[in-house]
Amino acid sequence: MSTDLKTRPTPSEGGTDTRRRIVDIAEQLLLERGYAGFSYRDIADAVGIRKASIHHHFAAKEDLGAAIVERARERLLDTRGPVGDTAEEIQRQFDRYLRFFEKIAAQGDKLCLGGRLSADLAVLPEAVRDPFRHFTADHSAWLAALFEAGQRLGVFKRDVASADQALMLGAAVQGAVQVSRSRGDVEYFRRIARQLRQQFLLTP
Amino acid sequence: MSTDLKTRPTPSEGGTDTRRRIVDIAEQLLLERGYAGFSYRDIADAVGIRKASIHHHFAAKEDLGAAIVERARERLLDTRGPVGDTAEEIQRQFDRYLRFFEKIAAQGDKLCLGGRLSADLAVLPEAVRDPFRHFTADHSAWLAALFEAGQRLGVFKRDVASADQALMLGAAVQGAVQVSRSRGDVEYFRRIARQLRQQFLLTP
DNA sequence: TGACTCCTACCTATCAGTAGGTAGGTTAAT
DNA sequence: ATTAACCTACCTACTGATAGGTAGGAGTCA
Repeated sequence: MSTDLKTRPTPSEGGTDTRRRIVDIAEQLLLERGYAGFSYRDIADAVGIRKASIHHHFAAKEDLGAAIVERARERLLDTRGPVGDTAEEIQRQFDRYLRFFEKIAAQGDKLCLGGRLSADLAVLPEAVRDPFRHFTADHSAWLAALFEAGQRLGVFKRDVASADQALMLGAAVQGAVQVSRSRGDVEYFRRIARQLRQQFLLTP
Repeated sequence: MSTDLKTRPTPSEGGTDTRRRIVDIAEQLLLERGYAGFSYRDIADAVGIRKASIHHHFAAKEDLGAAIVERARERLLDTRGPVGDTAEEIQRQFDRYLRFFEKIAAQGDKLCLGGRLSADLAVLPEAVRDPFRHFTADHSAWLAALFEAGQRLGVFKRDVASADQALMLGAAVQGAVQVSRSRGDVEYFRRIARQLRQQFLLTP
């Protein structure tokens, strides 16, 4: 069969196993230490190949950086999915959103991609900055749509424009993950999340 | 006189001029690019001395990093000052706090020290992490005191514990600076700040 | 079937550049 | 004479990147 056990990974269509592992590990390192804080050597050691072999998959570091961001963007798109059209769905998506960041905060060593790269912005090559802009655009478009629908369906309060609520949630959650990590306790994230629910939800 | 023009800077008591300039520039670079994103060479070029001369003032990079944080902490202490004991003073301090971060956001290229170092935490030597913990402790203690007094004096709402309000404000403001910088427009910060006033102030 | 070519996925060895850091000398004010 | 404040010259370690080679699978054709 084509799926032998010890053979070299089949070239086949799209993404070798090694390639995927490189991106996996590089993503972890990026979220933990930042773009300037990890090297091809770190990745090579973790994956178990030589430094030069990474260049076979990603000619330059910025190509690897771009691949991480693009993959995260795809994941964002089909994890978040289209905004629901009932109050229950909106409420569930809002909860899921908060729980997603709570999970990151609970791990204790990483930041979310948005917070990470917005902090690293000044040291990011254009080739990474570019897909990151798309990531950010998708993310905030989704949030804006969620709050627009949520206000219309009576899930969220209407004292503030939905676009402003969306902006605030994104920023607060990003800051909360960082605060939580630097204090070494998820509880800080939870206390902020609780306030955000109370602030936005009509029935918290 | 002691302030000749072209002579070597007088050793005098505490902090040479060059030493201060090194810390000044290093601080700017730190806030812009992060701890792993600037080098002794960058500083030397900007100050107009040789790389090795920086080592005369700061033996290791972590000493320089620690000096930046400690100085920022002192500045925090006497910029913020003790929390007032009238409603007017509290209100004024709250406004000043928000305007302080708005100024950073308006510059467009830097983050606040708290946000910066909490993002860099994983690449920070212990010698820098340590004064940063003190900085963070001072900062959040001041905020907690502000909200405690502010609730008592009828400046802030009482629907949420004052400690939680303080935590939320710190995180939100930190996230807002980052979001604002990565979108390249202070207006994003202002929209968040407006919401924070509305959220916490009894009479916004 | 075997020979030939081409491919992917690695390897070793090395590059120039830069990081932080050190040794030791010079200058000049106290 | 001492000492602070620089300098030149250098070091080691590591960065991302390149050159050139090898092993082995896949496709083609006599």
